[in-house]
Amino acid sequence: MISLNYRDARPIYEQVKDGLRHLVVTGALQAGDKLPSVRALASSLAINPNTIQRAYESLEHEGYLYTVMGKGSFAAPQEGVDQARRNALLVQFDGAAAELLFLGMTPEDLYQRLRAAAAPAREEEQHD
Amino acid sequence: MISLNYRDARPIYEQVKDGLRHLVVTGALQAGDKLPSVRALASSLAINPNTIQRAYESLEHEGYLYTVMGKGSFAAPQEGVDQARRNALLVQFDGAAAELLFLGMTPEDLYQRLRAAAAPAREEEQHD
Amino acid sequence: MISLNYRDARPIYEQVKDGLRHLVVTGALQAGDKLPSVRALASSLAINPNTIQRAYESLEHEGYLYTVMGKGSFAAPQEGVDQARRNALLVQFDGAAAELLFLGMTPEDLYQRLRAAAAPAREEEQHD
Amino acid sequence: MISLNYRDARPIYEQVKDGLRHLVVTGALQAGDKLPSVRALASSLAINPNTIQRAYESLEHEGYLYTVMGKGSFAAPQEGVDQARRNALLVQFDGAAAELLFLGMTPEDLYQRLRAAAAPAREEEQHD
DNA sequence: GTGGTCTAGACCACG
DNA sequence: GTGGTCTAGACCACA
Repeated sequence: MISLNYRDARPIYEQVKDGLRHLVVTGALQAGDKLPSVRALASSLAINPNTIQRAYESLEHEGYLYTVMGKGSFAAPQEGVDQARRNALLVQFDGAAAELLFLGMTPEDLYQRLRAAAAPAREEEQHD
Repeated sequence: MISLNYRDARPIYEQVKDGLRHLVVTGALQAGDKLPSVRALASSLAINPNTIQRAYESLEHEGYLYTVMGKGSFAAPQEGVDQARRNALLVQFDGAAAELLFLGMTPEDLYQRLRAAAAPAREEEQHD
Repeated sequence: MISLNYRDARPIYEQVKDGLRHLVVTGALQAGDKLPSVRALASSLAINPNTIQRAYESLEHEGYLYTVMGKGSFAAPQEGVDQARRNALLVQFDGAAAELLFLGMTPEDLYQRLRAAAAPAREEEQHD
Repeated sequence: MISLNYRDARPIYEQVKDGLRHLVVTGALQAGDKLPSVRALASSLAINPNTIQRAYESLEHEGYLYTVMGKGSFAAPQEGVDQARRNALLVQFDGAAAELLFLGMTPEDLYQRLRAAAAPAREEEQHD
C-alpha cells in the first residue's frame, strides 16, 4: 500500500508517515483499526524496523494513532490529532495557495479542487 | 527585504529561495528586474556566498529567474515558472486540503482562507 | 472501582497499582480492610491474574498493604507506607514545582492548586 | 554535570532529558546558550550518540531547545515550551501533591517547599 | 565541524 | 509476539 522512493530527498520515515497518515485520512483505516506491527511493516517494505518505529512514534505524537504495549498500534479518532499538526497543515495550505494564486489560479479554481477532493473521500467510506 | 531565521529547521538556502521567490510572487520584482548579485546579497545577509549561489541555481532551475553570464540574474516572467514547480504546489495543496477536510474543516472554510489570501495579492498587482 | 485505559502508555499493572493505592489514599479502604482476591479482581477487570499479582506484590513492597498467606491482602495503616515512597513523592513534587516555577507560575499559583486538591480530600476523611 | 543511573528503570535518554532540562530550568543555561554537541556529550557520558540525539530531538519538540543544522543546539526561552509539556507537569504536580496530602502533609507544608525551591533558583541567576 | 538518517542486530518489558 | 531501548558504525546534508 505504501510506496517508497529512495531517490526522494525526503527521509524514508517521513514517506512512511505520510503513507500511514494517508490511510487514516482517507478512511482506509477507521478509528480503532489495528495497524501492521512494526516488524511486519518493516519486512513488507524491506527497511529496518527502527525506521518504522520512528514513523509510528512520530505519528503517535501527532495524534494519528495510539500504541498499546504488547498489543500493537491502532488508528486514533481525528479529535485526538495534535493542534501543532493542525497549525502546520494550515501553514502548508496557505503557502501553496498563495503561490498558486500568483501563478494565475483563482480562488474559485482551487475551490473546485477542494470539492473534488472532498467528494471521493466520502465515497470511499462506503467501501467498508 | 529577506529575513532569515536560524532557529528554523529549514536550511538557510531554502529560506533564501523562499524569500526571493516571494519577491517575484508578490510583484515586488517584475519580470526583467535585476536581482542583487550573489556577493551583494551574501554580504547583506551576512552568510556564505555559496549558500546564495545555491539558492539562485535552484530558483533558475524552477524557472523563477534567469541568469546572464557577466550581467547578473533577472526575474523571469510568470510563464517561465517550471511546470514541475506547479505540480509540486498542487500536490502540496491537495495533500494539505485532504487532511484538513479529514480533520473537520469544510471546503467552505478553506475557501474563505483562499479569498482572504487572494485579496491583498491582487492589490499589490496594481502597483505596475 | 478501578478503571483501566489501554491507550495509556503506562503499563496495566501500574494502572492497577495506582487504582488500588487511590482506594487506600482516599479512605475508601480503611486499615485492615480486605482487598479483593487476585483472581476476583483479575476476572472483574478482565485481565491476566499475573498482572494483578504483580501489582499486589509491588504495593506490599511499598507498604500500602500486607498479605496473609491463605487469608488474602489487607490495607495497611498509613504509617506502613514505605519511607522510600514518601521520598519518591517529594522528588516528584519538587521536580514538577521547580519546572512550573521556571515556566512562570508563582508559589502562590501552586498553593491555590494545593488548597483546591486538599479540600475534597479532607471531606472524605470524615467518612470514618 | 549529568549523572546516569543504569540500574534505574527509566531509559537513559529520559535521564539525559531531565538532566538537560534541569540545566535550563535552574538557569545554568540561559536562553541562547549553546548546549554541548551530540557527539561531545555522548563521549562525555560514555553512551551512544544516537541516545543523545534522541534526547535532544525530544527536548526540541517540548520547546526547551532549538537546533541549527551545522551549528548545534541552543537553550530556548521559556515562552517556547510546549503546552503539552505544561499540562503533563501539572498532572505530575497534582498527583504527587494529592498523595502527600493524604500522607499527612498540609498545604502549608508544601507551600514552604515551594518557597524554598523558588528562592535558590533566583540566587543562582546571579552567579552568571 | 554540526546535526539527521539509516542499518544491523541485540536485549528488555509487557501481556 | 508486541513495542521500547540501546549500541556500533556508516553515510549524507549543511554551513
